[in-house]
Amino acid sequence: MARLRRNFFARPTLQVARDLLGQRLVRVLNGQRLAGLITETEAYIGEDDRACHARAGRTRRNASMYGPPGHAYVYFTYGMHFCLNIVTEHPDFPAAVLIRAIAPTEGLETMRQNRDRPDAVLTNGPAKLTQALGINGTFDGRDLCAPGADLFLEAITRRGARPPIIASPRVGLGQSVPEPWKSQAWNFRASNQ
DNA sequence: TATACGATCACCT
DNA sequence: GGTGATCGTATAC
Repeated sequence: MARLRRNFFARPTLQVARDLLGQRLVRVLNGQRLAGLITETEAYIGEDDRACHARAGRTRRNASMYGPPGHAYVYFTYGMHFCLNIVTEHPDFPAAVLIRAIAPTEGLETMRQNRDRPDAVLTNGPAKLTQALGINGTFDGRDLCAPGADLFLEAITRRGARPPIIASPRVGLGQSVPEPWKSQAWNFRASNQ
C-alpha cells in the first residue's frame, strides 16, 4: 500500500487538510496494525493565525510545527489529553493539520482495550483517537514519512467522485481568538459523514 | 515563583 | 445542555 510522501505534506495547509480526508492513518503497536480512515481535519496556519499554537512564536512546545513537513506535532492539553497534528508546508513556517476524527478499520479489539468506551465514541475526537491508537507525547517530532515508522499515512485510491467537503469554523476556540481567525472555515469533513 | 487557562472529554440531567 | 476533572504551558510578576 502506497504511503503518503513528504511532497504531499509540503503544500498549502488548507489543501493538505482537505486531501487528508479519506486517507488511512496507520499505527503499528506491538507489531499490530491499528488503522482508520480520516474523517475530520482542522488547519492551523502560521504565526498570524491567532488560533494557532505558534501565534506567540516558537517555543519548546510548538517547535515541531517549525520543522519539516510530514512530521508529527503532538501536544498535551487540559492536563490529560494528547492531540495529533501533521506538520505541513516548509521548515520555519509553523503550520499543521489537526486530525480530529477517524473511522476505525483495523485493530478494533486493541482500540477497545485502549479505550473502555462504546465503539461509537472510540475515535470520534482528537484526544480519543490518540488514546485508541496509543499515541502520546513521545510521538512529537516523529517523521511520519520515514521507512519503518510506527505511525504513518497510506494513500487511498478512490473510485469515482469524492463526496463534497463541508468546511466549518474550527472547534473549541475560546473568546480570546479574534476575528477573522475565529470564524475561518478551516475545519473539514466529508458530507457523507 | 505564581497564576490563569486551554485546538477536551465524560458524565450528569 | 451544563459542568467538573486535572496539569502542562505561557505569561506576568
